[in-house]
Amino acid sequence: MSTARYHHGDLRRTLVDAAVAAARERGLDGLALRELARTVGVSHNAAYRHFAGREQLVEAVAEVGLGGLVERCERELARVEDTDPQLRARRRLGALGRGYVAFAIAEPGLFKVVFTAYPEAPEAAKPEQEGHPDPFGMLNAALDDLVDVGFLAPAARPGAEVMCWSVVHGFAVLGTEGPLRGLDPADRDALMEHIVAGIDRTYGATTGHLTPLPEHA
Amino acid sequence: MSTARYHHGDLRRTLVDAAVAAARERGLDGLALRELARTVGVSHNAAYRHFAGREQLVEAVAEVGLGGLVERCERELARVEDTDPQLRARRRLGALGRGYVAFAIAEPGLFKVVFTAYPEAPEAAKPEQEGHPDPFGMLNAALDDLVDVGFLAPAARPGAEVMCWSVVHGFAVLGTEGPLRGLDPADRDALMEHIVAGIDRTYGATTGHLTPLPEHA
DNA sequence: CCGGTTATGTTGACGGTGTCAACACCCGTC
DNA sequence: GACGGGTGTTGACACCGTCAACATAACCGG
Repeated sequence: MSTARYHHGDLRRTLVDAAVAAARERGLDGLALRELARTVGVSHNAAYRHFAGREQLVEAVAEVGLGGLVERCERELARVEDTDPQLRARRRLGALGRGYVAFAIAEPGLFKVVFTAYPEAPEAAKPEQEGHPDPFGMLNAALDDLVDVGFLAPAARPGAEVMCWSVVHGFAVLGTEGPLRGLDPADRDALMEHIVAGIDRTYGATTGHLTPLPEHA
Repeated sequence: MSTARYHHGDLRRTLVDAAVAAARERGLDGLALRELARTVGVSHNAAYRHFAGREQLVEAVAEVGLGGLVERCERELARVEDTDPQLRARRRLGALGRGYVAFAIAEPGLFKVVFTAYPEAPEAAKPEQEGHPDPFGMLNAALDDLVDVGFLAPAARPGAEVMCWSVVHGFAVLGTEGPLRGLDPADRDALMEHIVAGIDRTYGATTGHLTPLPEHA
C-alpha cells in the first residue's frame, strides 16, 4: 500500500499516467500492456506486479476518466448563477447534461474507457463513503432538487434519471463513436441545446404523470 | 460478382454467416479472422480473397445486423393498429423506439457491431436507391408524419430526430454494455415506457418552439 | 478439346498482443 | 548479517492480423 520507491519508484502511478495518455490519444484499443511498458522504459510483465491483468489497468484508467467527467460536470454546475430556486434547479439540470457531453466530445477516448468498465448497478448507490461522486448520483440530486423546488411533479420523478441519462449518453455516444461523429461543432451545440430544452419541457410545466397513451386502440 | 462455386463454394457467405453467429455469441471481440476460418474449415488467409481485412468482415456483419434492426423496427411499426391519424402517428413513433431497444437487448453483439461500422453522416440521406432503409430514415419519416398530422409543431421538428435517436440509443447502450445492463426486464420495460411517454410529452400538446430558458440570469 | 489466365485457397513468415512460469535482485526487517 | 518478500526481468506459449509466395481449380478463347 505504501508508495515507497523500490526499483523503479512508483511504477504503478507511472503506468497509469502513460495509460491515460494513450487512452486519450488512441482510445481504448491503444491500451496495450506491452507498449505501455515499453514507453515507460520497463520490460513487459512488469505491469503484472501492479495489475492482475489488462482489465485492471483499464479500470484504473476508467477511474481517472470518471474523475474528469465528474469534474467537468461540476465545473458546468458551478457556472449557474441564478438565484431564483426554480430557475436555478432547471439550469443546473441542463448544465449537468452539457458538462457530460462536453467531456465526451473533448475526451472521447477516456469517455469510452469509462463506460467499458463501469460498475454494474448504480441503483440505490450506497450512501456509505460517497467520497467518489458519480455522474448518476449528481443527476439524481439535480432531479430531486427539481422536485423540491416544485418544478418536477413527484409523480414524474421515478424514471426521470434514466431518461435524462439516456438522452445525454446517447448523444455523447452518437457524437463521438457513432454516426454523428464529425458533426459541425456549432450544429452539435445547437442540437445539445435542443435536447436540454426538450428535457426541460418534458418534465416541467404541468402537474404530473407522464400520461401514457390510452390503451389498445 | 457471380456466386459461382469455386473450390469451396460460396465461401464469403459461409464466412459472414459464421461471423454473424460469432458476433451474436461473443460480441465484437469474438470476431477473429483466424478463428472464423478455422470453424469454417478453411485455412487462415482464405478470408483475404473476399475481404480486404478484418474491418470489411465486420462491416459485412454490421450490414446483416442493420437488417435485423430495421426488421425489428418494422415489425413493431406494423403492430400499430390505430386508425385515428394523430394517435397512429404518435404510437408509431413509440413503436419505433421500442423496436430499436428491443433489438439491442435481444442481440447486443450485433447491435454493437452495427454501431462500430456505421456510415458517418446520415444527414441528408441520399434519396437515390433508398433500397436499404435505415433506422434514422424511419425515424425521420415518423417525425414528419407527426408534423403532417398536426401533433408536432413544425417549429419543433428540426433537431427532434437527434433527440429521439439519442434517448433510444443511449438507453440501448446503457442497458446492454453500460451500467444498466442486468436490469430486471420488467423494470427495463417500465423505463422504456417512461421514455416513450416522455418523448410524446416533449413534442406534443402545445404550439411550438421548444422554448429555451431565458437568457443570462 | 486444350492451354493459358485468373480467381481462389494454402503455406509460411513477421510483428504484435496478453498471460504464465521461472529466475534475479533490491529492500526492509529480524 | 541473513533472510524473505516485494519488484522487475527473461523466456515461452498461444493467440491475433497481415503480407508474400506458392499451388490449384475453374473459366475462356482458340
